[in-house]
Amino acid sequence: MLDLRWIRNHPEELKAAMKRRGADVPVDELIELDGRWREKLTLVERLKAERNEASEAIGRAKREGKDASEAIARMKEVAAQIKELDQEVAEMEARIKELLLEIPNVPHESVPDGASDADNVEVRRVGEPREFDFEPKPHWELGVSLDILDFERAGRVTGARFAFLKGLGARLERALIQFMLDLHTEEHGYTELWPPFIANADSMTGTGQLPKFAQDMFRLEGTDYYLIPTAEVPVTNYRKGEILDGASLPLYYTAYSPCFRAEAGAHGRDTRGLIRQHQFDKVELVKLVAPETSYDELESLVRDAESVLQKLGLPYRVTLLCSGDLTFSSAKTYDLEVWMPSYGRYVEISSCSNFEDFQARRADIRFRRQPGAKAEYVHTLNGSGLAIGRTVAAILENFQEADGSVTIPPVLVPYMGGRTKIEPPRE
RNA sequence: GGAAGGGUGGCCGAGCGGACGAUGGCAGCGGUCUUGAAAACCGCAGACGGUCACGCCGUCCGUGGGUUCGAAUCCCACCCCUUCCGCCA
Repeated sequence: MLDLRWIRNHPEELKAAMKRRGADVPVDELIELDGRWREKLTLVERLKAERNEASEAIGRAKREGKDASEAIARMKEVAAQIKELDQEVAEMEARIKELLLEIPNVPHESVPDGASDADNVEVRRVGEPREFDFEPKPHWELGVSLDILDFERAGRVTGARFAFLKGLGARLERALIQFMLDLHTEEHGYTELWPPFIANADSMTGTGQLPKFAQDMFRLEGTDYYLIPTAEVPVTNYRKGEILDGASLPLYYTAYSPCFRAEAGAHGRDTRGLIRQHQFDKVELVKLVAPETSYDELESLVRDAESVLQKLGLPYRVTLLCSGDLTFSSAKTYDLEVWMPSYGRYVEISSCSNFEDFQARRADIRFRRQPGAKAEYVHTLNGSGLAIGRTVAAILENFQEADGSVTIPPVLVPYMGGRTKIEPPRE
């Protein structure tokens, strides 16, 4: 959510920003409504001041045993007027809030112009995609032949876009979760949280999934609870409604969670394999920081996520998203893309964003620089560190051998009970 | 699921129709004292919004309604927390 006062004073800047995003936002309606709201507000407030004064006089008169029935009768009318105006003001405020909640964040000045992912800017490449001297298999074929992935039975048990992991496949998933959490907590200074995997509508609004993206989530029938689409939701909202001690910043949190996404509108895309599932695992990184540090914190967040790929030995690149490809809440986003042989290209495996005060204003997370200082909104950031399912896919594909086996990256060997390879079952 | 109790400012905790934005304590800020600090004492201090205004006004005592000239205080509904019972991993 943007600051209404900023919008009031910078309507043209807002329009330009929305144009950069390709977002259609009723700025003029908002400005006009804001003007009428303030007029009406001033009016009711004047009446309320009158009422307060009169009520005090009535109280005084009664204590002195005087008759106040005339004033009471007059105030009864004022009260009726106030009630009516209050309702009008409340309706206007609700509409303003509604509009504000649907306006996306303003892209940072360092974000390049562009309409779609085709305009994203590659920042750097790390590692070389391997040259295979045999025909590499896609992970969905490898996984099935290794008997560690089972899409068919998952289709029967649940439906499309679900998978069973089996044997060393399940073990690999678990190993990756453990490895990433250990890395971020022990080497990067993040505090581990194990969050609720269900969050309420207020939290979903706090991070920006609601009100606009309800159709992307699974809602629990008859409740305002949703399966989380990412640990970003519970972890960012962890400090919701608080005024933090400035000395405690920056706060770094990491959390594992399964993620649930309805994938509405993705029919036909990435239908095979682990790339686009309704349920996947992810280790998430979240930061709450002082505003002036947030862009430095974004760079170090990207490095923390990258280090996972480096330690695993997976080739990847970093891209800077253009204005038209930014998600709703983000002011600036870097994507990490891992090399996926079956796709013959780099595939997103992490998205690292600075939301500035956009989420903090929605979730009401503030801090004081000094005791007694004015409360200010923190800046929030988050990034995947990493998406586990896609990491499994990348490991299977990039580290496959001609005999159909897969070599386990050395850093994972201790987490795999000392195993160095996943081999095809006999016969 | 049943019963009881409770949600008040950064924290703890009083208040239970009018003088309450709210006693008191802790933490905070300024000062007196002190070589310095501590202690003691004095004073200042909430959040949000409106307005050109460090002034003025309004709102805020879990949330939403209601009663009243006037609600933290009374009524209704809901949410959350605690304890006990039941059930369960």
